[in-house]
Amino acid sequence: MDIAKVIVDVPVRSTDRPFDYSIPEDLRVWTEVGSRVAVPFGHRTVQGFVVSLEYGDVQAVKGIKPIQEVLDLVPPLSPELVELADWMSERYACRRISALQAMLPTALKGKAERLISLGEEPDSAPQGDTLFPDEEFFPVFPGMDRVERAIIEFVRRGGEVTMKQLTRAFPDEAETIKFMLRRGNLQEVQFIKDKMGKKKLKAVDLAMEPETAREALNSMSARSARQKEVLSFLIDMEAVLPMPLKDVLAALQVAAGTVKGLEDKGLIEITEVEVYRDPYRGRDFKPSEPLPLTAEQSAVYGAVSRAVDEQRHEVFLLHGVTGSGKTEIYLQTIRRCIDQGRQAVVLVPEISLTPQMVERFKGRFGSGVAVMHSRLSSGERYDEWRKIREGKAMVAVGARSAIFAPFTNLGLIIMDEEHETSYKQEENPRYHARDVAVRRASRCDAVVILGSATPSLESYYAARSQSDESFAPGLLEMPSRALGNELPAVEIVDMREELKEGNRSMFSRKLHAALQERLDRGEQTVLLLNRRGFSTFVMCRSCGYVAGCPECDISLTYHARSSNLRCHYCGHAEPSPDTCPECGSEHIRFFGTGTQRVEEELGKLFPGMRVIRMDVDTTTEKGSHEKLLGQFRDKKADVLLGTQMVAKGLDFPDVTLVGVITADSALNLPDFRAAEKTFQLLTQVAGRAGRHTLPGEVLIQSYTPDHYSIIHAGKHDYHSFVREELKHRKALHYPPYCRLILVTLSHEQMPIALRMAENFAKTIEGKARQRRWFGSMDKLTADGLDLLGPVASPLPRLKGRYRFQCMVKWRGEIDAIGLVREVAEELEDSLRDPVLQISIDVDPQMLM
DNA sequence: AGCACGCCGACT
DNA sequence: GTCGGCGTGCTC
Repeated sequence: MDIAKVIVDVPVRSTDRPFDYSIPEDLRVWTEVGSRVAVPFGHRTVQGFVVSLEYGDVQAVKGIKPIQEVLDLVPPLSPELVELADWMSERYACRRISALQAMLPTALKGKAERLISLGEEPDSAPQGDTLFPDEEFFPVFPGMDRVERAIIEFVRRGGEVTMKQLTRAFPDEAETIKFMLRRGNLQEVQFIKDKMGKKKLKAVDLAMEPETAREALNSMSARSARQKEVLSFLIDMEAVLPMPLKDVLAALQVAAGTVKGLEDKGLIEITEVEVYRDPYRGRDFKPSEPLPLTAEQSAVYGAVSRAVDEQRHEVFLLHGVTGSGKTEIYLQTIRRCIDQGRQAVVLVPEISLTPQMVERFKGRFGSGVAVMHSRLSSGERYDEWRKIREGKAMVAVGARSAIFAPFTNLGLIIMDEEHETSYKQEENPRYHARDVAVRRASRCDAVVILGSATPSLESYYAARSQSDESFAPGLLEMPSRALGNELPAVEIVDMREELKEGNRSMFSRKLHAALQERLDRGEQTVLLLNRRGFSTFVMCRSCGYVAGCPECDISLTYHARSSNLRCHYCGHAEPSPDTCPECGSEHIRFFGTGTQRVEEELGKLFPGMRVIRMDVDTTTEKGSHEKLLGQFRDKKADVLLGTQMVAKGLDFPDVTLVGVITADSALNLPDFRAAEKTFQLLTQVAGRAGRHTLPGEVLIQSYTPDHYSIIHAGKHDYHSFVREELKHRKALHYPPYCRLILVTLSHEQMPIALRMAENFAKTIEGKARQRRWFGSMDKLTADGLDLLGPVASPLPRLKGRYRFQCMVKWRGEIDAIGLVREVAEELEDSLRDPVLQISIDVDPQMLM
């Protein structure tokens, strides 16, 4: 192993390949595949990752340089993760370094630090300069002027200083500094500095065997009585050494100097040990025992645990209604997995990573659980991550990025709420944790469980058809609740009728009455305002008509400036109507209500009602989400009003009414998944009511009460919804019947952005035709590729850049991702304008 | 990303 | 005739 191949931290295409480095003798044992290293690159030092080690002739590589430093004692990545990063860079068309960095906590994203220090060796001074050995200190040469001496003194005082500090102290002496650097009086040192240090703690340990220490104790003079006390205490506590210094001081009420005295005598050792900042330290977790399983649960558990026992890669899609007891199955399967010495990753959506959730896992598995939480400080997150890397945790619970938990013997990956969009990263690398999970598990012979009450159509379709090229999960169904109680009754309120009867308020009479009733009975209500995104659509309040695209079957977006309606997929545009084309009513206008307005309205209609509003405005502060929910739990409010965040994973015993103010808003987003999103949200929120002894009631207000997503959600009927939704997807060639790649091109200058987008589209089409891929989407069995756009992005101008997008639809065995990548790179090369940015989103979730 | 190498305007 | 503008090309 003479050559290390290193991916360097320079995220541009021309450096997106391994560079060769020689390995100095003393670094050889530390250099492994997955090591993070500092390497000289060009004229500076950068961070990099060793991706392979090879035997080879070092001399043969021209200009080869040695690795400068290995940055961690334990490599932060395993060969398995390095290989996974490679796969990610192809699959998501991202730089290899971006994929590698995505796997690490931010604390390890080191950046080069450059410092000026004194020249090291006297003999590094140029020949001819005579050095007086009795000079006060090196490197002052005879003949140095006052300024040079002052600079030397300045650097010597500081030990190491930044160039900035130096030039600020000597603003007019840049020339002198440059000269001194050249002559070797000063030198530049470059190294990689981590963003976060490790927390150190002073700990006390015996420097010898306890028996020897006891002898030493007996021979100590009575004058050092306090020291003897300390030593005897340490001998007694031998079993728990090393022990934190501050604990010793506190237990014996001695001064630090006393303990230090023992160290000076060589009887004890004071060492710095790294400590883990356990964010849940000091909290007691009630140990929990496995619960007996219902017949349904047992059947599911049997299937998954068999695969776990056989250490065979398999993917399961666990479709279980809200309250069917999926978590208990997760817990028992994890137990099975760690009993075999293999580790488990549990992925949950960020929003449901609440203290209660963590408690369940900590209660069952104790300190062997590492929690990766976005609200942890970067230091805390780093500590949790190290617990995994160093084998001190067997279970990792966390959001999306926990899929990269650095376990070495992974046996099980669980993804709860599998349908959640938060599993897709919206920045580079735009990976989907589900796909990464499946890929990682297949390499580790690990089991994957995807759990949801409302599985995504992609997963469900893959499970049903058993033919998807990427994965084909086994389908496991749990149609009943574990405690045997019924799902709550759902009533759909037709808001068109309300308008017809003269009620122009946002609350139907039914919801109004129901709210009043809860208020009188002292029960609680959750109100969901289903508003997402910024898009405005045009809807008729009389008949529920929504302006949609004739080609794409998605809502048209209202553009105030031009007062027309546009489709974000294909670019279709038409003037905004003044009267409803269906019924002629004038009650047609763009739509969207904010939580604030609902809150005001509630205040007017129900004076004295206590409302907690939860939306992006009130939950930006750290911990505010938990705080608001805590207040609601403590019954400090009658109504919890919010956007989707109130729908997920909440469990309040006194909530007996759930009201959805406008079921339609998500339905009319310009997104082909709008119906799916609406169904999922309504099903989730309906599951919030009546989870305990009090029966629940759900009221859904809608202007389109006949829409299949609303009807089926009202009946808790997932299968009927899917059947209908799949028909639509098939007819219009949307996923899961094809896959998408969203390409966004942006430039400061509008004409260039547009021209490049057109150029891109034309080139893709040309190449696809050459390869006989183009335009065969209609034949469902065939491979094919189709291209939509370019059109202006939903955010047509962002950060001073004009944005246009193209949508590639494709199916089958063709390498569409490779093609898109190829064309994007060609375009970047031909224009050679760094101001042109091309972003590639494979399997996009957010189409707005 | 940085940073040096290299070919054309405003200064001593 | 020189200092310096930032175009372009490379980094093991």
